[in-house]
Amino acid sequence: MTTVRIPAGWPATEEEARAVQDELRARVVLDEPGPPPGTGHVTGVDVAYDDERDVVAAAAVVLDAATLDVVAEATAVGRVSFPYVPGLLAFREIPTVLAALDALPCRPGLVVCDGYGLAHPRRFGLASHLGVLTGLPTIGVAKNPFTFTYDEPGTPRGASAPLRAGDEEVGRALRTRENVKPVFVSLGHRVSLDNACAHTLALARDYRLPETTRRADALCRRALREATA
DNA sequence: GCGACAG
DNA sequence: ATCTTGTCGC
Repeated sequence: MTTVRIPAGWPATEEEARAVQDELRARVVLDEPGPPPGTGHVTGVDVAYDDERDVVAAAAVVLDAATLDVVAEATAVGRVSFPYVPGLLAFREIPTVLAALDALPCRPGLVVCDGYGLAHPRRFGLASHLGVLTGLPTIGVAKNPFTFTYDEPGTPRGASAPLRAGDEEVGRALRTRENVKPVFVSLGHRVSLDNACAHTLALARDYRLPETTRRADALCRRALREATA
């Protein structure tokens, strides 16, 4: 477990944070296919909070993409770096997530974020932001449609429907379990949408949510408990 | 102007 | 995100 400080120059206001997003957005790469599903490493990242004690814990869990076995994991704890503001989630999560990724003993491969990438008010969500800062291929898999709209995908596992912001397609509602609420996949950095959905489906072999986010969620909660106890 | 809104 | 037990169902 590593301890994190809030980076110097980290935005202090919503206005500054939005300016950072507008600045970094130009660096997102959307025209690469990304790593082939089912090979190499896939890493889940997630964060848990204790706002009372001003503590945040992040986890990064590396899985073997073929077997979904855990290959490596790391955690980091720090101070809360930003309040929760819809559209500015990344500023709350990123410093600690970066520290957890840095603490990994191996390359993370594709990084799966708990939230959005392109599907964002300024098209620069958590997955986009993390991708630009690390250069790693990233995707976002969210549990809720945020402000976006979608038509209900077909019943079977693997069915999908566009996730839209008005006329613009910003991601996909992807059914990972038959007859169960879909997850919401969007592009992060250096991965195609088809590939992002294929990865998500492969990772959601046993549950609605990808194994990456389930493992990272469990680990960051444990890290928060231990840091807080 | 008001409310809704990833985690 | 977080507060929170048991319980219904495969």
